[in-house]
Amino acid sequence: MERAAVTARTSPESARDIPEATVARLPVYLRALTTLSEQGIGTCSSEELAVAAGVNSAKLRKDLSYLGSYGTRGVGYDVDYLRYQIAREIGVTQDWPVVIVGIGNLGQALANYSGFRSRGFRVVALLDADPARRDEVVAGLEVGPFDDLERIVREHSVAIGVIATPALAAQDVADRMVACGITSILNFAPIVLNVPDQVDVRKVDLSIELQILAYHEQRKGATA
Amino acid sequence: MERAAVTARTSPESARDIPEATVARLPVYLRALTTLSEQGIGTCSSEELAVAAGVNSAKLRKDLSYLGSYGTRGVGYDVDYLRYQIAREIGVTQDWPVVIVGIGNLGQALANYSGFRSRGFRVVALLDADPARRDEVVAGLEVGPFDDLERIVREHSVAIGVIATPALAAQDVADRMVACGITSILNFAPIVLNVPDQVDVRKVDLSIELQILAYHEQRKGATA
DNA sequence: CTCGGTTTGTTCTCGCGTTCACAAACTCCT
DNA sequence: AGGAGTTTGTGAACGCGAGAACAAACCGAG
Repeated sequence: MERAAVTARTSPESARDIPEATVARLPVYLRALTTLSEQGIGTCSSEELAVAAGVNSAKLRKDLSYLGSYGTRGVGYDVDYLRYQIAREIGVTQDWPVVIVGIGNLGQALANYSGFRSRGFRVVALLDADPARRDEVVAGLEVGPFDDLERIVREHSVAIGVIATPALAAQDVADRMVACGITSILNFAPIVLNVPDQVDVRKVDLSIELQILAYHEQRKGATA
Repeated sequence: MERAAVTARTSPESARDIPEATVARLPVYLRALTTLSEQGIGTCSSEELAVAAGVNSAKLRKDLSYLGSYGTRGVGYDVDYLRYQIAREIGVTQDWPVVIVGIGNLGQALANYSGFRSRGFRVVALLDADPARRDEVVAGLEVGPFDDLERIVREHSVAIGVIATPALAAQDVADRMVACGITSILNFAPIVLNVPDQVDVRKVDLSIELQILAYHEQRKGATA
C-alpha cells in the first residue's frame, strides 16, 4: 500500500483542509469499521460501509477522499487499514486526557461511560465545587475540589474539559478552564458559553434535542 | 433527517415549511427568552436576543421571519409574546409524555434532569430489561419491566421514547418502540438505529463529540 | 404633522455540502 | 493476454443555509 505515499501532496500528511461536515462523520465511520472488524470482516465496499454508518455511499467516498486514496478500485477498503487511517486523522491513536467538572448525576454517568476509554480518551480527574461531594469515589477516581483544576491541567497536559455542572456555574467553570489553558470544551450545561475564539466548544443539550423531536411530532399529528 | 413536504399548502398559520437549521435553533431562542423574562426584561432587540443566543442578528431575524411577523420595527420584540409564539410553534405549550428505557447511570441522570419537566416534557415511565434494577425508585418513579412498554405507550399516548441502553440492546428496543407506535426516538446508544422512514431519530453520542474536539485539538498542536 | 433615529423583515449573493454520473483502475475468468 | 464485471475517486450540477445590505415601518420630539 505504498500508493498512499505517492498521492501525498506538498505537506507530509493529514494537513489538508477537511470540511467540518466530514469531520463530524469520521467518528461514525470509525465506529462502523470497528464493528465490522470485530465481526471478522477484512474488506468492505463503500456501499457496505455506508449502510453500516447510515449514510449514502457517494457521500462516504467523498468524505474518505479528503483523507487520501485508501481504497482499491474493484475491491473496496481494507477494514483495519482504513480504521487506522481514520483514527490517525482524528487523532485518537494516542490517549487524550480529559477532566470532568460537575459530578452530579450526569457527571457520574460520564465518568462511568466505558466508551471514552475505549475510544482514545482517559478521564484523569473528577472535580466538583460542592464540598459534600468531595472524596466520593466515582469510577475509581476520587472527586476533588474544583480548585485543583489548574494543577491537574498542568500535570496531565489536559486540553479537553467536560462541563456537567448546573447552568449557573457553567460560565465560571469555562472561564477557569480557559485560564488554565484548556482549549476544547464539551458542554452539557443548558447555556451558551462565552469563550475566546481559539477555544472550541461543543454543546450537548438534552432538552433541545427533545424539543426538535417535539416539533416534528407536532407536525405529524397535524397531518394525521 | 429528510422531512418530506407533506402539507405545503392550506394552513391557517404556523404550517409553513421551516428549514431544519432554523428548527434546531428555535429551542435556543426559547431558552434565551426565558432567561430574559426571568430578569424582568419585557422587550428586546434582535441584536440583544442574538447575543444571548450566541448567533448573529441577521440569522436570528431570518429565523423568526419563518414564524411570522412578531416584532415591531423601531422597537424590537416583546419577550413574553415571542416566547409564547416560539413555544407554540415547537409544540411545547402542552406536555409531551416521554418514556426512558435503560436505567443505568445515564438513564438515571436523564430521569433526574429537571430541564425536561420545565420545558414541556413529562417522564411517565422508566423501564429496564434487567430484573436486578426492577422496583428501584429513581426520580420518584419505580423502574418497571421493559415488557410494560406497550401498556405504558397506550395508556399515556407516548410518542417520544428515549434509549439509554447499551449498544447491543438499542436496536431491539427501537424495534419494540416502533411496534408500539412511538414515532420519535432520542438515542444515546452508540449505534446507528434502523427505523422506518416516518420515525424520527436524533442521536446524542458522547464519544463522537469528544472525537470531533480531538481532531481540532490535534490540528492546533500541529500548527503551534 | 413632520422629521430624524431606530429596528424589523426581506432580498440578494456567496459558499458549503450533497448528490449524480462517469472515467480510471483493479480482479477474475477464459 | 484480453475482456467483462466491479468499485473507487472525482468533476460538475444543484440546493440549502449564512451573512450583508437595504427598504419598510414604527416611535418620539418639536
